[in-house]
Amino acid sequence: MEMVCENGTYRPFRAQGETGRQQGQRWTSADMTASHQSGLLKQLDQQRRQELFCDCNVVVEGHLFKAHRNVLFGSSGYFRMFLSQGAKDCSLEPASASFDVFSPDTFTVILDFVYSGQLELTSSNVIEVMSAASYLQMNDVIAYCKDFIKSSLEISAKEDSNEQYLCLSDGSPPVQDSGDDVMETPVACSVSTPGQVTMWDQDRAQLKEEYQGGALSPKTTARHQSPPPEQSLEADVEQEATVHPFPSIATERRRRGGNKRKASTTHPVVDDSPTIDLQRASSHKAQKADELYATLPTIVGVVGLFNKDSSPTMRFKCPFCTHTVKRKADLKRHLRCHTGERPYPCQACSKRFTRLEHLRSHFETIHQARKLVCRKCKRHVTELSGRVVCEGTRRYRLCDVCIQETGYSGVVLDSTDGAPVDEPGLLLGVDEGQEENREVTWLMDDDELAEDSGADLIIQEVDDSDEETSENKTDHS
DNA sequence: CTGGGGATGGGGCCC
DNA sequence: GGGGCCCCATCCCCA
Repeated sequence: MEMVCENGTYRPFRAQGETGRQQGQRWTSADMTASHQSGLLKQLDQQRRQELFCDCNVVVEGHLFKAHRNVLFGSSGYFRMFLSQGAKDCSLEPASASFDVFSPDTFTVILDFVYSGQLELTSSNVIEVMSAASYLQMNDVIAYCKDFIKSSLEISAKEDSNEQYLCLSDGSPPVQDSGDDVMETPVACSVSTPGQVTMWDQDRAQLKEEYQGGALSPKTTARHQSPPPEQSLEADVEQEATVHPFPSIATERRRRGGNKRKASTTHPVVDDSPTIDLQRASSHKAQKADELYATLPTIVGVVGLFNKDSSPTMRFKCPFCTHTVKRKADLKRHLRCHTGERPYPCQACSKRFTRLEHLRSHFETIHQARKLVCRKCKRHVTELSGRVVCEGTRRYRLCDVCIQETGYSGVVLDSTDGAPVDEPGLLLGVDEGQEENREVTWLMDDDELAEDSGADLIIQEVDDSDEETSENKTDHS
C-alpha cells in the first residue's frame, strides 16, 4: 500500500472521501451507501454468473462453481483460512477448493447468499445449509438457519402453550414439569390442523408476511449486507434463555440447573390435567424432534478430520453446535439435548429423561432405595438392616439405629399385608393420590419393596399419545 | 460462606 | 443401531 509522509510519520494513504470527511466535506447518506453496496453486489453476482474475473474454483461433488476470492474471503472463515494460505502465491492460477461434505445444491444456496444476501431456506434444506455453513464458518448463515428453526419451534411451542391453556381452562395452575421445558404463558395462537400446512411452510409464510409488512427485525430476514455486530452466535446464545425455546447446550444447562431441584423436591404431580397437558406438550416436542431427525440428511456432519497417521476419519457433526461424534447413533443421542426430547418418563413421578439408563438410575435411587446406605448416618446397611423409608414416591433406607435415635414416627406398614400399623398420630388411610399436599411417610419392609418396586418401573420408550392412561394407572398403584 | 455429597445429564466407547 | 457401563461436569442442598 502506498504510504505518504505526514508530519514525519508514515500513515496509510487515505482516499479522497476520507480526507473530505475529516474536513466535513463528505456528502453521504445511508440510502446512498446501501444503494452502492447493493449495486456492487449485483455487479459481482453478474460477473460470477458470466464467469468474469472469477479467480477461485470450488468443486462440490464434481460440480464446478466459479467465484471471486475476495468475495469468498469476506464471507467465509473457512475461505479466509484457505485463501490466506495461498495469499503470497502471486500466480494467476485460480485457487481451487474441493468439498464432498455437502451437496452442490446446498453450496448453490450458500453461494447465492454470498452474492445476493438472500438465503433461500426451506424446511428440507435448512439443516444441510446450516451444517455446510458450520463447515465453512459462516456464522451469519448459521444464525439465520438457527433463527429459521427457532421460529418454527416457537410456533410449535405456542401451539403447545395454547393446548395447555385449553387444558387448564378450569383454573388449575400450570404445573411445571421438571424435565420438560413447557412454555408457561398461554398464547393466543391459531393451531393448524395436521396436513393443512406444515410447520415449516407456516413459518416461512409468517416470515415472509412479517418481512413484507416491515415488522420483522433484520435478524430474521436473512439480510446479508448489514448484519449487526451483536448478532454473533454468542449473543444469540445469550438471548436464547429468554426468547427461544430451542436451547443450546449452554442455555440448556443453565435452565436445567434452575428446574432440576424443583423436580426432586416437589411431590409428584397428581392432578391429571396438567400431567396430561405436559405429556401433550412433550409429545409435540417429540414430534418436532422426529421432524428434525427426518430432515437430517446424510450430510449431517460427515466431517473429514485426520488421525495421527494423517488418514481421514469420518465424524458426524451436530448441526446445532460444534460437537462431533464418531457414530451417528451418538449424534442422535446428542441431538436430544438440543431438541429437548425426553422419551423416557418415570412412571412414578412423571419426570422424564433423555436416556433409559438415566431413568433406571433415577428410579433405583429415588423410588427403589437400591442404595444400601443409611441416608442419615451414611453407614452401609444390608437388605435386612436397612429399613426402607418412603416419603411420597421417594424411598431411601435408614438403619435401625437411626430410626430409634431420631424417634422416627411415620406410617409403618405392616409387613404382611402392607396396611399401616395403627399408631397414634399417624396418617391412616391417606393415599398420596387423594392427599397430594400432605407428606405421607411410612416404613416399608423389604418384602413389600421387592414386591411392588420391581413392577413400578415400566421401562419403555414412550409413545406419548398413550402415555396418559399408563401413567394414571401407576400414579394410583 | 464453603465444602461434601446427591442427583442429573452428557460424552466415549464397548458389547 | 441400541443398550449399557464408566467417567466427568454441573447444579443444588445441607451441614
